[in-house]
Amino acid sequence: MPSSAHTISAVRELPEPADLPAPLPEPAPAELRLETVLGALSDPLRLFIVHKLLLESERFDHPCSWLGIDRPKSSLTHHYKALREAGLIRQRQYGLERRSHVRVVDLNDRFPGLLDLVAAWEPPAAP
Amino acid sequence: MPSSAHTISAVRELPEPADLPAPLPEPAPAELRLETVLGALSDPLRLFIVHKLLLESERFDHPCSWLGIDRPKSSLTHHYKALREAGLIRQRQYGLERRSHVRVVDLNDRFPGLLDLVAAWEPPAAP
DNA sequence: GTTCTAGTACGAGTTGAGTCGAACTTAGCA
DNA sequence: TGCTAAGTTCGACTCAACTCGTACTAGAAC
Repeated sequence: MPSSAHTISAVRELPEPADLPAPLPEPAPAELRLETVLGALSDPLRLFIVHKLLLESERFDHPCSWLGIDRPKSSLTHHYKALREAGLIRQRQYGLERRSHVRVVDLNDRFPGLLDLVAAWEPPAAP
Repeated sequence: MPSSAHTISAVRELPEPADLPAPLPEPAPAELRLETVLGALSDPLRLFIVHKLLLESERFDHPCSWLGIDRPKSSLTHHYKALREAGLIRQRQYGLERRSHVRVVDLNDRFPGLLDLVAAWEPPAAP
């Protein structure tokens, strides 16, 4: 079952197995900047990615292709990199796959309420 | 006294005198889009404007020059217009002055918690 | 009237971001 | 060994946005 929007701000800890691959380079929690995070979320495609990861990830990492976005791979790489460098997602390498999840704990700690807004977001009606 | 960051999300109503000049064109509350609002706030100068208006406005409108930003007038016009068209501020014409205030009620209603993040924002250290 | 002033409008220069194709890298597998 | 698949890297293109100077408009005060 997808996480409810009302529970996301309550997430403060996520126990993780200890034998995961190391995360790709990312900003430390203290380095997160509100203007950078908001800028990363102002792109509709990236907002969609974070929204979907938040609501349907069930605490598992997902590869870039999991979202079913119909864009060239180089475009997706660009947006995932932007999200990771802004501090919104964490990425780990599993063999060929690079899996991502939202940095819920860090973001709730630094910007309480932000992820609730993303979770409550409604994508614009398709044309 | 400036509004506390902890009270901003509680603001749901602001009684206003009935004889104010009409607001300049702005999006209706139902038309506010999260991605647009976040994009407007992702510019450091605009984030600074909204932050300062929030914390020091004391429910009064303020002219563009009030913030003491050292930029050409045409640049300020550009950013105030961007904020108004994104739905973040309301502007009214008082003679020669165009005064602005944050649309606290509308934004709290549509994006609860967002203004608290802006109020809690700390400007980057001056170089 | 004239002058001053707050702010807009317009246009140009520059920069940065999004988009994408093509070539490349690497892990897994037959 | 070679093939396939996931994703990156690079470069080029386009377009939107930021910046700002100049000219302009409109209210206020004299």
